[in-house]
Amino acid sequence: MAKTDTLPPIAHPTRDEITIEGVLRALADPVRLAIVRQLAATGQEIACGGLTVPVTKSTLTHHLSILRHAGVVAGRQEGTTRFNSLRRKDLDALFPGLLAGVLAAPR
Amino acid sequence: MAKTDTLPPIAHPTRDEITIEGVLRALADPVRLAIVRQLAATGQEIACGGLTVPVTKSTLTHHLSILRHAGVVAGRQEGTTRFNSLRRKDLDALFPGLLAGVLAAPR
DNA sequence: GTCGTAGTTCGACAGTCACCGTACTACGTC
DNA sequence: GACGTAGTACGGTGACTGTCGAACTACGAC
Repeated sequence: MAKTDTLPPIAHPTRDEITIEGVLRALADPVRLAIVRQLAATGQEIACGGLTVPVTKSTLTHHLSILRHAGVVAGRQEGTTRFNSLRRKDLDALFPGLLAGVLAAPR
Repeated sequence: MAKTDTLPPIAHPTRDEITIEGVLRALADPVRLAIVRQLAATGQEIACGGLTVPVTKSTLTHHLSILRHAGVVAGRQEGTTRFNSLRRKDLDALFPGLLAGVLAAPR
Protein backbone atom coordinates (compact mmCIF):
# COMPACT_ATOMS: atom_id res chain seq x y z
CA MET A 1 0.00 0.00 0.00
CA ALA A 2 2.00 2.77 -1.25
CA LYS A 3 -1.03 4.97 -1.55
CA THR A 4 -3.00 7.14 0.75
CA ASP A 5 -5.84 4.95 1.90
CA THR A 6 -4.12 3.04 4.63
CA LEU A 7 -3.21 5.50 7.24
CA PRO A 8 -5.50 8.32 8.12
CA PRO A 9 -5.10 8.36 11.88
CA ILE A 10 -5.30 12.12 11.72
CA ALA A 11 -8.76 13.60 11.61
CA HIS A 12 -9.27 16.23 8.95
CA PRO A 13 -12.52 17.99 8.21
CA THR A 14 -13.99 17.34 4.81
CA ARG A 15 -14.28 20.26 2.48
CA ASP A 16 -17.87 20.99 3.39
CA GLU A 17 -17.06 20.90 7.06
CA ILE A 18 -14.68 23.82 6.74
CA THR A 19 -16.21 27.06 7.96
CA ILE A 20 -15.06 30.56 7.20
CA GLU A 21 -15.13 31.44 10.84
CA GLY A 22 -12.95 28.50 11.78
CA VAL A 23 -10.46 29.41 9.10
CA LEU A 24 -10.36 33.04 10.15
CA ARG A 25 -9.91 32.08 13.77
CA ALA A 26 -7.10 29.75 12.79
CA LEU A 27 -5.36 32.43 10.76
CA ALA A 28 -5.80 35.14 13.38
CA ASP A 29 -2.67 34.26 15.30
CA PRO A 30 0.86 35.34 14.45
CA VAL A 31 2.38 31.91 15.01
CA ARG A 32 -0.18 30.12 12.88
CA LEU A 33 0.05 32.80 10.23
CA ALA A 34 3.80 32.25 10.11
CA ILE A 35 3.23 28.54 9.64
CA VAL A 36 0.80 29.12 6.80
CA ARG A 37 3.18 31.55 5.17
CA GLN A 38 6.03 29.07 5.28
CA LEU A 39 3.87 26.33 3.83
CA ALA A 40 2.65 28.65 1.10
CA ALA A 41 6.13 29.92 0.34
CA THR A 42 7.62 26.51 -0.29
CA GLY A 43 4.49 25.00 -1.77
CA GLN A 44 5.63 21.73 -0.30
CA GLU A 45 5.18 19.68 2.80
CA ILE A 46 7.13 20.71 5.88
CA ALA A 47 7.73 18.56 8.91
CA CYS A 48 6.99 20.00 12.33
CA GLY A 49 10.66 20.32 13.08
CA GLY A 50 11.21 22.16 9.82
CA LEU A 51 8.92 24.99 10.73
CA THR A 52 10.47 28.13 12.13
CA VAL A 53 8.36 29.32 15.01
CA PRO A 54 9.20 31.03 18.30
CA VAL A 55 7.40 28.53 20.51
CA THR A 56 8.12 25.18 22.07
CA LYS A 57 7.28 21.86 20.52
CA SER A 58 4.15 21.36 22.56
CA THR A 59 2.81 24.75 21.62
CA LEU A 60 3.58 24.07 18.00
CA THR A 61 1.61 20.86 18.22
CA HIS A 62 -1.27 22.85 19.64
CA HIS A 63 -1.19 25.37 16.78
CA LEU A 64 -0.94 22.69 14.13
CA SER A 65 -3.90 20.94 15.69
CA ILE A 66 -5.97 24.10 15.40
CA LEU A 67 -4.90 24.61 11.81
CA ARG A 68 -5.75 21.01 11.01
CA HIS A 69 -9.15 21.11 12.68
CA ALA A 70 -9.96 24.31 10.85
CA GLY A 71 -9.11 22.62 7.58
CA VAL A 72 -6.23 24.92 6.76
CA VAL A 73 -3.45 22.35 6.79
CA ALA A 74 -3.28 18.63 6.25
CA GLY A 75 -0.98 16.26 8.07
CA ARG A 76 0.60 13.11 6.76
CA GLN A 77 2.38 10.73 9.06
CA GLU A 78 5.51 8.95 7.93
CA GLY A 79 7.42 7.15 10.59
CA THR A 80 7.91 9.55 13.45
CA THR A 81 7.70 12.48 11.12
CA ARG A 82 4.57 14.43 10.41
CA PHE A 83 4.46 16.26 7.13
CA ASN A 84 2.23 19.30 7.01
CA SER A 85 0.82 20.83 3.86
CA LEU A 86 -1.48 23.68 3.03
CA ARG A 87 -4.95 22.70 1.83
CA ARG A 88 -4.79 25.32 -0.83
CA LYS A 89 -7.15 23.69 -3.28
CA ASP A 90 -9.89 23.29 -0.73
CA LEU A 91 -9.48 26.79 0.59
CA ASP A 92 -9.38 28.32 -2.86
CA ALA A 93 -12.50 26.44 -3.82
CA LEU A 94 -14.43 27.46 -0.74
CA PHE A 95 -13.18 31.00 -0.30
CA PRO A 96 -11.66 32.10 -3.58
CA GLY A 97 -9.12 34.83 -3.06
CA LEU A 98 -8.92 34.60 0.69
CA LEU A 99 -5.59 32.86 0.86
CA ALA A 100 -4.14 35.06 -1.83
CA GLY A 101 -5.27 38.14 0.03
CA VAL A 102 -3.77 36.94 3.27
CA LEU A 103 -0.48 36.04 1.64
CA ALA A 104 -0.38 39.32 -0.23
CA ALA A 105 -0.11 41.13 3.09
CA PRO A 106 3.17 42.95 3.52
CA ARG A 107 4.43 40.65 6.20
CA MET B 1 -17.84 77.86 24.93
CA ALA B 2 -14.98 76.72 22.83
CA LYS B 3 -16.66 73.54 22.06
CA THR B 4 -15.54 70.90 19.69
CA ASP B 5 -16.46 72.33 16.37
CA THR B 6 -14.53 69.79 14.39
CA LEU B 7 -16.29 66.60 15.10
CA PRO B 8 -14.66 63.68 13.34
CA PRO B 9 -12.21 62.74 16.06
CA ILE B 10 -12.90 59.10 15.50
CA ALA B 11 -9.56 57.40 15.28
CA HIS B 12 -9.11 55.34 12.16
CA PRO B 13 -5.88 53.71 11.15
CA THR B 14 -4.39 54.92 7.92
CA ARG B 15 -4.10 52.42 5.14
CA ASP B 16 -0.52 51.52 5.95
CA GLU B 17 -1.37 51.04 9.59
CA ILE B 18 -3.76 48.22 8.79
CA THR B 19 -2.26 44.81 9.49
CA ILE B 20 -3.41 41.50 8.16
CA GLU B 21 -3.38 40.05 11.62
CA GLY B 22 -5.56 42.80 13.00
CA VAL B 23 -8.03 42.34 10.18
CA LEU B 24 -8.15 38.58 10.61
CA ARG B 25 -8.63 38.94 14.33
CA ALA B 26 -11.43 41.41 13.74
CA LEU B 27 -13.16 39.10 11.29
CA ALA B 28 -12.74 36.00 13.42
CA ASP B 29 -15.86 36.58 15.46
CA PRO B 30 -19.40 35.67 14.43
CA VAL B 31 -20.91 38.96 15.52
CA ARG B 32 -18.34 41.06 13.72
CA LEU B 33 -18.54 38.86 10.67
CA ALA B 34 -22.28 39.43 10.63
CA ILE B 35 -21.70 43.16 10.77
CA VAL B 36 -19.25 43.05 7.89
CA ARG B 37 -21.63 40.92 5.86
CA GLN B 38 -24.47 43.36 6.37
CA LEU B 39 -22.29 46.28 5.39
CA ALA B 40 -21.07 44.43 2.32
CA ALA B 41 -24.56 43.30 1.35
CA THR B 42 -26.03 46.78 1.27
CA GLY B 43 -22.88 48.48 0.06
CA GLN B 44 -24.01 51.47 2.04
CA GLU B 45 -23.58 53.00 5.43
CA ILE B 46 -25.54 51.53 8.29
CA ALA B 47 -26.15 53.20 11.62
CA CYS B 48 -25.42 51.23 14.77
CA GLY B 49 -29.10 50.81 15.44
CA GLY B 50 -29.66 49.52 11.94
CA LEU B 51 -27.37 46.55 12.41
CA THR B 52 -28.96 43.24 13.26
CA VAL B 53 -26.85 41.60 15.95
CA PRO B 54 -27.72 39.38 18.90
CA VAL B 55 -25.95 41.49 21.49
CA THR B 56 -26.65 44.55 23.56
CA LYS B 57 -25.81 48.08 22.55
CA SER B 58 -22.69 48.26 24.68
CA THR B 59 -21.34 45.04 23.22
CA LEU B 60 -22.10 46.28 19.74
CA THR B 61 -20.11 49.41 20.48
CA HIS B 62 -17.27 47.17 21.57
CA HIS B 63 -17.34 45.17 18.35
CA LEU B 64 -17.55 48.24 16.16
CA SER B 65 -14.61 49.69 18.01
CA ILE B 66 -12.55 46.62 17.23
CA LEU B 67 -13.57 46.68 13.60
CA ARG B 68 -12.70 50.35 13.41
CA HIS B 69 -9.32 49.96 15.05
CA ALA B 70 -8.52 47.10 12.73
CA GLY B 71 -9.35 49.31 9.76
CA VAL B 72 -12.22 47.18 8.56
CA VAL B 73 -14.98 49.72 8.98
CA ALA B 74 -15.12 53.48 9.05
CA GLY B 75 -17.42 55.56 11.20
CA ARG B 76 -18.96 58.89 10.36
CA GLN B 77 -20.74 60.89 13.00
CA GLU B 78 -23.86 62.83 12.13
CA GLY B 79 -25.78 64.23 15.05
CA THR B 80 -26.28 61.42 17.48
CA THR B 81 -26.08 58.87 14.75
CA ARG B 82 -22.94 57.07 13.74
CA PHE B 83 -22.86 55.71 10.23
CA ASN B 84 -20.63 52.72 9.65
CA SER B 85 -19.22 51.70 6.32
CA LEU B 86 -16.92 49.00 5.05
CA ARG B 87 -13.44 50.17 4.05
CA ARG B 88 -13.61 48.00 1.00
CA LYS B 89 -11.21 49.99 -1.13
CA ASP B 90 -8.49 49.95 1.47
CA LEU B 91 -8.92 46.29 2.20
CA ASP B 92 -9.00 45.33 -1.46
CA ALA B 93 -5.87 47.35 -2.09
CA LEU B 94 -3.97 45.83 0.81
CA PHE B 95 -5.25 42.27 0.66
CA PRO B 96 -6.74 41.72 -2.77
CA GLY B 97 -9.29 38.96 -2.70
CA LEU B 98 -9.50 38.58 1.01
CA LEU B 99 -12.84 40.27 1.44
CA ALA B 100 -14.27 38.54 -1.58
CA GLY B 101 -13.16 35.20 -0.23
CA VAL B 102 -14.69 35.86 3.14
CA LEU B 103 -17.96 37.02 1.65
CA ALA B 104 -18.05 34.09 -0.74
CA ALA B 105 -18.37 31.77 2.22
CA PRO B 106 -21.66 29.90 2.29
CA ARG B 107 -23.71 31.85 4.74
C1' DG C 1 17.71 -4.24 24.15
C1' DT C 2 19.28 0.68 24.48
C1' DC C 3 19.49 5.08 23.04
C1' DG C 4 18.17 9.22 20.55
C1' DT C 5 14.79 11.67 17.85
C1' DA C 6 9.92 13.35 16.38
C1' DG C 7 5.98 14.58 17.99
C1' DT C 8 1.79 14.25 21.29
C1' DT C 9 -0.65 14.54 25.70
C1' DC C 10 -1.40 16.42 30.09
C1' DG C 11 -2.05 19.67 33.68
C1' DA C 12 -1.37 24.38 35.00
C1' DC C 13 -1.11 29.29 34.62
C1' DA C 14 -1.61 34.04 32.92
C1' DG C 15 -3.56 37.04 29.69
C1' DT C 16 -7.14 38.23 26.65
C1' DC C 17 -11.93 38.69 25.21
C1' DA C 18 -16.98 38.71 24.70
C1' DC C 19 -20.59 39.87 27.30
C1' DC C 20 -23.58 42.45 30.34
C1' DG C 21 -25.77 46.36 33.18
C1' DT C 22 -25.40 50.86 34.60
C1' DA C 23 -24.12 55.43 34.16
C1' DC C 24 -22.96 58.94 31.10
C1' DT C 25 -22.70 62.44 27.02
C1' DA C 26 -24.62 64.53 22.98
C1' DC C 27 -28.30 65.78 20.03
C1' DG C 28 -33.14 66.77 18.72
C1' DT C 29 -37.93 67.84 19.99
C1' DC C 30 -41.48 69.51 22.73
C1' DG D 1 -36.23 74.04 30.50
C1' DA D 2 -37.71 68.60 30.33
C1' DC D 3 -37.70 64.46 27.83
C1' DG D 4 -36.54 60.73 24.65
C1' DT D 5 -33.13 58.73 21.61
C1' DA D 6 -28.29 57.23 19.73
C1' DG D 7 -24.40 55.75 21.11
C1' DT D 8 -20.18 55.56 24.37
C1' DA D 9 -17.49 54.65 28.76
C1' DC D 10 -16.85 52.08 32.80
C1' DG D 11 -16.45 48.19 35.92
C1' DG D 12 -16.97 43.41 36.48
C1' DT D 13 -17.24 38.47 35.32
C1' DG D 14 -16.87 34.03 33.21
C1' DA D 15 -14.91 31.69 29.36
C1' DC D 16 -11.53 30.92 26.22
C1' DT D 17 -6.64 30.60 24.64
C1' DG D 18 -1.63 30.78 24.09
C1' DT D 19 2.11 29.40 26.62
C1' DC D 20 5.12 26.30 29.08
C1' DG D 21 7.43 22.03 31.27
C1' DA D 22 7.28 17.34 32.12
C1' DA D 23 5.84 12.88 31.03
C1' DC D 24 4.65 9.94 27.36
C1' DT D 25 4.42 7.11 22.76
C1' DA D 26 6.36 5.64 18.43
C1' DC D 27 9.90 4.88 15.30
C1' DG D 28 14.76 4.13 13.69
C1' DA D 29 19.66 3.15 14.46
C1' DC D 30 23.21 1.05 17.00
